Amino acid sequence: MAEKITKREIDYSKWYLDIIKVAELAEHSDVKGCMVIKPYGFAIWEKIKDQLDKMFKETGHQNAYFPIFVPKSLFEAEEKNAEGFAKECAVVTHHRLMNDPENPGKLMVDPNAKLEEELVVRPTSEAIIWSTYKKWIQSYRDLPILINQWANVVRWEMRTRLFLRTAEFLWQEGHTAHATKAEAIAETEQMNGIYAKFAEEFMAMPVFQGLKTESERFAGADETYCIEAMMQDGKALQAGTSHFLGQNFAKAFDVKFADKEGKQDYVWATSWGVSTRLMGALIMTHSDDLGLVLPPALAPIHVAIVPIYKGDDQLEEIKSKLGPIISELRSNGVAVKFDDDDNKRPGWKFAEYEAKGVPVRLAIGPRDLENGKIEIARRDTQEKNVIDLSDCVKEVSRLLEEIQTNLYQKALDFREKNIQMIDSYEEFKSKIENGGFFLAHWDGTAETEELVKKETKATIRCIPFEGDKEEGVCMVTGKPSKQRVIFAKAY
RNA sequence: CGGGGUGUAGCGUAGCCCGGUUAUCGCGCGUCGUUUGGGACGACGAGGUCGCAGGUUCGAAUCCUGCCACCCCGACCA
Repeated sequence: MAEKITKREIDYSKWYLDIIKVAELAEHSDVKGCMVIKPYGFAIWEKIKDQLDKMFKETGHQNAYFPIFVPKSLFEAEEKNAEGFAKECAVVTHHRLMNDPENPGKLMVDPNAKLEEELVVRPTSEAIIWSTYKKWIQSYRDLPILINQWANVVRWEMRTRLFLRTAEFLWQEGHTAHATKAEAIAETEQMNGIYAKFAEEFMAMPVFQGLKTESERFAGADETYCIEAMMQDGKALQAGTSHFLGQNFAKAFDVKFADKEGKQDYVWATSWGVSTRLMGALIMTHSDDLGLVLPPALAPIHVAIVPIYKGDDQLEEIKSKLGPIISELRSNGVAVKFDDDDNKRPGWKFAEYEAKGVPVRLAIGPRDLENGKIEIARRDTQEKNVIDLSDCVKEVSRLLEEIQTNLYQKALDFREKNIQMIDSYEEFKSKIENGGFFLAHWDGTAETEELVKKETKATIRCIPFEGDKEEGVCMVTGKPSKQRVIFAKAY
């Protein structure tokens, strides 16, 4: 074993970092809290991005791009938003460096190049976008505006973890403008639904959809919708959010429109985003102690083919046998990697593709050639079979589908096993230590929420849409509650 | 921001307490050969401002001072 992976049960956090390392997804950069996303990791992100982008476009959105810098005066316009993000903003104050007269060969900030107005490196783009929308919107005929951007943002976090929370991260942020409240709410819900669909169908990751409580809400939003997923250690990960922003930004940036009657009104807004954090979710949902496990829908390589041969003659024979099969697979949309790198031996390749989570592996050597067979192995269950070469294409397609379904089912079963209804706060306090989701009644107050957080470190992940809406009494205060909410410790 | 840790070749490390030839070992890298069904082996070879800056000393990776960077734990976290 060239590279060891710490077992999950020994140190989950170390395991997570080891997976990222052995699968070559990312590494720490020389900048605190920032990461380098390596080609294989980025290939997965591109798959995520391409699929989401398609889904956004199918629902009428267009991509655009807004600047990374936000003048401070714009940034502070929406008070709550500004306040919420102020503590973690990188700020540009100068625009030039100069040679340091005291230290030859060194540079210093040119004191004469101080900016008149500081520029905030966007932690999110509502401000710059709404200041732009003001110019674009005069009439109801200009609405709705349905725009998304793929961008990087910076949040100067105290404590970072690869993919889950980095100082700079990649994401998409949708920013829409509507004539009516109902339409904006429908948009918010639609996009949260798209996130849920993407999580479940492509990431094979079950999620709960719901609303955030007021204290967990996005700064500047009237309502925050979210998808919440359970990781293998029983902790919750907020995987995506969709915000109904009301008229807060329209008021802050004075964006009004004339309706059909010629009456002026403020525009209704939404914003919604998912980030490279999804990579973390993907890793922690499916991977095992051997490495990454990827759902076929997002795997950059679906099938790795490892030829086993002595000498060029055998390799040529394998190539000519597999040529048509590879072409057929590819024309079926299967991403095939035929690995005839002579510098690596088969055993090395097996381990490598396992670590990288490639869903299906084919191996073929002289023994198989003689019998017209090929070995097929699936990553999720580690099963290996020898099948007829003629069944190969069919079997690969079948397996890819089965793996996708199986991964989802496995994750769903895990979640079911680790979620429970609970009515006693005492019981909750002891059980929450081991992770898992808890459906409990809550009196709806921020005070109770805060108390639970203080005493157990668990938070209300969301007020879920699904499930019974039976009334009850708060597990902490005994006051009335309209429905159960999800408590969990979160990333 | 508090606590802890680390910094020596691309990576991981030994040496540091107790200063002294040419800075240790493994992986990786290069050449050649043998290999190839679960992370091959041999031979030869290349690769170092010992984080940075001062200081002490005949002599510093090692001792002292200052600085920087990153990691881990905590607080914080839409």
